[in-house]
Amino acid sequence: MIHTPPTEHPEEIKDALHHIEEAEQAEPLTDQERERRHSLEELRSLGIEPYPYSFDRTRYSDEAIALFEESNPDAHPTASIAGRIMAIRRMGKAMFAHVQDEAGKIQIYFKSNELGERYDLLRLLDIGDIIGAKGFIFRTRTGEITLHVESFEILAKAIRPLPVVKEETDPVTGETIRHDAFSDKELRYRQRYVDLVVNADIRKTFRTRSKIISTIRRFFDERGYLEVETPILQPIYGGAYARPFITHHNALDFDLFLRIADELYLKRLIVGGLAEGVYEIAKDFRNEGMDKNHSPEFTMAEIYIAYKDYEWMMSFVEELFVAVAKAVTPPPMERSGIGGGWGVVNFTPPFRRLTMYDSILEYTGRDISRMNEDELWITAKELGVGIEKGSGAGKIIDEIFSAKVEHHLIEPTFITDYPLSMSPLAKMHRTKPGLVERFELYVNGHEIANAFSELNDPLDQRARFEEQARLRSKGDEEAMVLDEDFLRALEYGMPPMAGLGFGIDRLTMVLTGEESIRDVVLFPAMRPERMR
RNA sequence: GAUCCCGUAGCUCAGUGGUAGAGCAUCUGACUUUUAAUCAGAGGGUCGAUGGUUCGAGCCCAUCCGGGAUCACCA
Repeated sequence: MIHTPPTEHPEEIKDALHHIEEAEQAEPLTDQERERRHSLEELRSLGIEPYPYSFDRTRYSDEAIALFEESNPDAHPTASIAGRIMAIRRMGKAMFAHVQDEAGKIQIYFKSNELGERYDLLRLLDIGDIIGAKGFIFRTRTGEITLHVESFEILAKAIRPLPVVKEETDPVTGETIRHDAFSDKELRYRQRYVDLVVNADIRKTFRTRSKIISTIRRFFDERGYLEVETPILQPIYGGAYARPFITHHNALDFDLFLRIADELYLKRLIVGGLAEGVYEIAKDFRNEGMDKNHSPEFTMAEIYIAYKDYEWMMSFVEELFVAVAKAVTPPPMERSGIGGGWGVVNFTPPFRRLTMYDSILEYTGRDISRMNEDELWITAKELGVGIEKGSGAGKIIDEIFSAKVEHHLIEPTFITDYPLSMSPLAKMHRTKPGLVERFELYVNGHEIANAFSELNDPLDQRARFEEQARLRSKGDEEAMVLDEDFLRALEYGMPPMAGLGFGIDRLTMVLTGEESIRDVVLFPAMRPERMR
């Protein structure tokens, strides 16, 4: 009964084959897909459900291996494992396979004289199928700890072939050498589920990302700050310089914007006294170009803490980032680059602190602290920094900084005290005219955090918005929009406070060594795919 | 948005104008401790799409689609 040659099918299989033929007319199947559908129907015809409901797994692969290593040499502890078949080696009356689960891989071993008729089912198994297996653990002649299968169950039949990645372990270095990688970026992004199955390193990256977020959340929670949720759909957007996405609410017949920042809503909550520290970790959306540092939707963490200023916030950020780095990287919290471009980033405190003027002095030799707009213009030209006509002093300083300083800031470095005109939500510097109390943290040449002593003078804030409106009327599409309700909130009185925002994606890039934001986003934005 | 590169079998890739290839995967056969299993054989292609040049196009040209990189823009 078991040994049905593939060419002679019982009636019910023939019926099933009709379905396959119909499917084929809509969308031609490859030989491998056809083969797998045949196996699927054959399992059903043998009374075996290829998609059962559950399985009683007792060990992850690494636990099963540890169990054997820890027990006495003659013992053969039992375990039942479940996972995806990643390799099959058929040896006639015996068969080896590797099964991958969350923790890793374990080899399993089938013997025909022990499994009897069940052994014949193995011919219907393919790479990619998900199975559960129960047995005892032993070590093979060649030394691999292996589950000797006493019973097994098919938990999900895969009817599409998985890209096969062959791996070997270098006998000298012990490193894994990969032979047929699944490396096409487009396929990896579009079919992330396949990428995750096949590429262990990307699984690690996303687990690290998750660890980063949970560490941040715990850090905030432990200090008594309150996690909140604010609107994603907003009638007025604000809190950053960016172009928004626009959407439409049918019932209200009204256009709404997807938020570009959480800032103005979080501040309203501080006004209300919901808590003296509030934070949100969530997606923001910016309708701008995409490249390896920009994604149209990205994850932002923002926190606002009453009665604190930016000096306090700097120490807070340092403590936070050290905690995060510690949680995801082995001591001494360093990592070296993958594929060039990445230096070694050392998160050992204290981080360097440098004013923006001093950083420009250090890397260009020019002291711009007392220059007027004309002098700045000449300096920028002398330094070979291209400046657009009509740029104000703040913009010129920013350009010089971006061109001449930023890429030097590999080790975590706080840059402090920014020109007023670039920071319409930050408080004036208490001693330095024309500057605001603001800092950004740079790591590996990229800005990863931004903070200020928050502006709480409602009249000053109104004036700053009006200046933004002036820029907007001159054609600056990214200038901020005046938010009358936010001003009303400030007029009720907002305590002095420090605010911080930082991008989770870029932080993850720094801590995992990924060089593109798409490699730290599970489902990066892509043009729609034409299904075949 | 601009420029450059790429698109060939399920995956990774060769193929510079003359009958579409390799490795892995798949199928058939052998094999009861293998491990990039091995050995013997077989099947598998709208060469991203459309149009053009040519006796003849995977290859040359144009347009389009998709991706990547660089730049521009950009918290």
